Amino acid sequence: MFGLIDCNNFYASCERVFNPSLNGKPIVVLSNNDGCVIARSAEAKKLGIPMGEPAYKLKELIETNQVSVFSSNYVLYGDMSHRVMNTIATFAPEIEVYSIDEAFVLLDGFENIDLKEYGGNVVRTVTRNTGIPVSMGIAPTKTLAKVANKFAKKYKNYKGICVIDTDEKREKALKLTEIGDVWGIGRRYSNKLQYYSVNTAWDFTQRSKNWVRHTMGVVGERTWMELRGIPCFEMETPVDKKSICTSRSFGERLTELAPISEAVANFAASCAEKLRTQHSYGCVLTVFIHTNPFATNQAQYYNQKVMQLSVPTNDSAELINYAIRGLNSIFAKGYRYKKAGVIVSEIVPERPLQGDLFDTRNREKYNRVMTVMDSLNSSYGKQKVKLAAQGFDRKWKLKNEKLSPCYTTNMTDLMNINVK
DNA sequence: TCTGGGGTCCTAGGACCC
DNA sequence: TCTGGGGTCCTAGGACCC
Repeated sequence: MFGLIDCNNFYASCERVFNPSLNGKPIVVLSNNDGCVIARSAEAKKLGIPMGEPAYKLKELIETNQVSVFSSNYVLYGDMSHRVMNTIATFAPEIEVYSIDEAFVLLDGFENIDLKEYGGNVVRTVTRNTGIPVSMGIAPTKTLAKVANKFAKKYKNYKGICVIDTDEKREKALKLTEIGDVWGIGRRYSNKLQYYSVNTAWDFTQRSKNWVRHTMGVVGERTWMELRGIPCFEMETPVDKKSICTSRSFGERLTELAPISEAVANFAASCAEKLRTQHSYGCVLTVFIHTNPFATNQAQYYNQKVMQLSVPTNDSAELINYAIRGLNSIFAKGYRYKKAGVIVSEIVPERPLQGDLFDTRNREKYNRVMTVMDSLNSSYGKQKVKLAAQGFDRKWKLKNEKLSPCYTTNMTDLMNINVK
């Protein structure tokens, strides 16, 4: 059996843990740059605030209903996620952290254990230890565990735990599950399936295997099998990334090359750091810039430059160099730029390294520089040491006006407690 | 004025090899 | 009438996830 534990309204719940006056009140958390709604408390959902809605469209609704609004605080959410995952890990022999707020557990050897009682214990303990409410679904396949999790969240009297362990329960659950809510069925397939009168997960399982294969390929066939109780997805262990991207929208529109160069240098440095963390080199670097595609009354520009690196590398200085050169080749004057990004692809392990006959760089020396820089930054805080090209102007920095304190990771942000 | 960021997998078709 | 058989690699596009 597989278990899926999923945090309820994760980002909103994180904000609440250290600010209990928000309990019972509507909260939304916005994406980077305070753009769209990406998390909502139950109260905010009840107000009809949709996921992904641009914040500016909600101004009135937010004011009249006194909705608390937060910028994304990924430092806080990341740390809270660790706490949740660490607690879950004490309950199962194998855990797969699937996303910042979700984890699968493998329940092998649990044949003689009351899964409902076990799951209830997991849910209560995580909530008690971290302050984050969670739900758990248990079933014979990952896709069914996802279904079970939805019911654990939906019905209050389940107390956060739902087990699908018989065919009767499976049939009942699938008949109550809309096809678009199934893990692996997105908007496109959902529309297509409904066109063929497949409206529920159950309808889907009643189609023939060949029909599913023909309509949705092998991916759809796997989902079909999983829903019928035959596992196709196993527990997965983390593997190295095959591509690494750092991109941001700017807090304000940029028209000059200098601040965009600074941004791109920082994005390249971030990619380099991610590469070093997983002990990989990149062989290809792409840099892109574009204007705001939503501003239809303004001149639009999009361009990207793909560069083959002469020697695979994870050196910040070298990647910045490529990125800036690429940027210079695509930057055009006269546009209001909204976003830029750097993508590193064709990622290979640190060794063996294919050299370049004409390479003049002292790689061994620069490797040592990077190692020292990483260790200083890990001891004294992010970006204590950086490359000059990364600059200090930060004209491109994110807009995050509603940022909450980093309660758990920054000494100056610790809560004050007044004792009477 | 104002709309996020970061990934993966699969398939079809083109181009090439012997 | 009638024109082989078996492969690989690369890319773009489509689909999905959080």
